Amino acid sequence: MRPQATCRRALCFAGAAGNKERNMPATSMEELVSLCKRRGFIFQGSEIYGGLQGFYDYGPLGVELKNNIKAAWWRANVYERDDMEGLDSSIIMHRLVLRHSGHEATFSDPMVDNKKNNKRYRLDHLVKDQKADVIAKVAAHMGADPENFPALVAALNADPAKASEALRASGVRDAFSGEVGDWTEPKPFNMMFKTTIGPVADEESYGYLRPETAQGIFTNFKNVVDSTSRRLPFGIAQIGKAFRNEITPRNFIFRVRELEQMEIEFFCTPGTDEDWHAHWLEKRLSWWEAQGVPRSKIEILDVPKEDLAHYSKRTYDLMYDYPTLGHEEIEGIANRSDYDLGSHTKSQSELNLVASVTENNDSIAKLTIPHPDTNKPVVPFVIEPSAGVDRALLAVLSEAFTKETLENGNERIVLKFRPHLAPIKVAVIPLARNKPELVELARQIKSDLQQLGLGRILLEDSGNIGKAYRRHDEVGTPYCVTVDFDTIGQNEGENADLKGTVTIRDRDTLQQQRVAISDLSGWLQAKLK
RNA sequence: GCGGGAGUAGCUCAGCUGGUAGAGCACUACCUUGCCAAGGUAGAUGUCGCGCGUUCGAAUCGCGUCUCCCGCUCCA
Repeated sequence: MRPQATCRRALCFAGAAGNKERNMPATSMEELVSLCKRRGFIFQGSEIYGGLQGFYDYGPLGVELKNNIKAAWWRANVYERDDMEGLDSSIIMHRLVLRHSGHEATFSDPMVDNKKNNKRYRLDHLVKDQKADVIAKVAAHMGADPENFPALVAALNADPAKASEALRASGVRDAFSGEVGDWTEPKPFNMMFKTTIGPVADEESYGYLRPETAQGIFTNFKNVVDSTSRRLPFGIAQIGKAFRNEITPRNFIFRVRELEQMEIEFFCTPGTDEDWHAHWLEKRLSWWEAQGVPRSKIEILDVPKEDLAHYSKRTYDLMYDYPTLGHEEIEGIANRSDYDLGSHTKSQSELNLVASVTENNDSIAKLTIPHPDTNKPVVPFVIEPSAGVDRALLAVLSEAFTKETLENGNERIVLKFRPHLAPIKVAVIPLARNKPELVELARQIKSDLQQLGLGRILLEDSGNIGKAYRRHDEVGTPYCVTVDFDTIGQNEGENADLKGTVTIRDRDTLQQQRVAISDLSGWLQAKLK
């Protein structure tokens, strides 16, 4: 049995749980991983040198699927709205960006191990879960106020050796065993990738690979406002790579160290943030639906206060029910209040910030925009719908994966992608490979269809017709166009009127119909929109 | 990081107590007036994850390491 959902508190189930008729979903991750490798969707990173944990490469079909998902997102969130701008900011960022964003502090949580049972805990979580008298002892040992927990954590984090003594001297218990633990010295785990900039690696010449694309949006807030004359409310969208040094990358492309994000930072007037938060929740759910990830399989988690990230006022996590993983986060929609722009702006004290930010004497920009009512400068609130491309791809793949038993008893694997996401749109197949007339005409049709800009069109002239159909089922090609002897008018008599027509075979229904070559472009354009 | 399992052809796997690697499918070429993994003929394919050790000899035994899966832990 697989582990059940890790959900803590479900706000609601969006939509009725209409269980769609399905022969069989992917039951194991291995099955998906195997298909992905066999057909060229996803490969292990650095594979020929033994692989590298938490890194994956997208193959010929994977890159198409990924590009299609990103294009669908961009279309829905940038082109089809009037209040959005796009951005593509750099991956390596100034260390001060990640310092003032709060990541430098919160991305390096010290961890301690209990040598008795080899359990590992975050130091602050471990101390927080102790009884009051134990916390008091720890605080006394550290010379900190037991009532001020953040200060206590700061003291513990600052001095690992002393923290270690405090844990031992205070009888800190292991939450799992309930016994007093034999604690190691806290070890920092840096979750951000650091890199040196320039040829000389010295103390100060380093930067970070961004752990989220969002920071590039915040640091360009003023540039975008100044260059586009945007007023509130408006948003900035960005798709790009982000890097997190996860302790335990797991579950194929679900938790990886190099990931791609599709992020929106939507800037609005303080006080309107809750309405916009609801707006984006709705928008995002309907987008997922359009990608073939139904609402009935997404649980909306209203993240409990104590689990919120350091920047968040309130967050909805969209928990998709992965057939292979149970409910896991596919997108987070956070209300980041004025935390980010407030953290990165100069003159913080003049701006009536709501969020508690740390002092910033480094920024040279005031990140304000005129209030729509008063025209006075204001730091806007931010709603952030942030989705992982890799997780989206895994969800789309999971939903599309179908194993069917045909009427003749044979089994087939089909990826029932929505047509706009399918890596290959159309396969053009000559019925026999050794008839140059068929192959030539198929090649010509392929070339003509390619000009339509629908995406990838493939000339499929290997194997036999049955194998070609099955192969394209397995990669989710919605339509196969077959050129046969009727097409080239080599069947005398009864089928003479079929000259100039081809068959189109539907991936899901297996039905075929004849369409004139002259009508083919229009027919496919209508279906693949 | 801990515990358990696994890694052999593109895929799924067999390979006993050590004797130098196999099957099915897939693949490639040719043939087939052929429509749902069809039929015929021929063919290619492996550092047995990697390294070290034991041994006359290692896919097989031991140690280390990398990767994947499961369970903990972690996932700001």
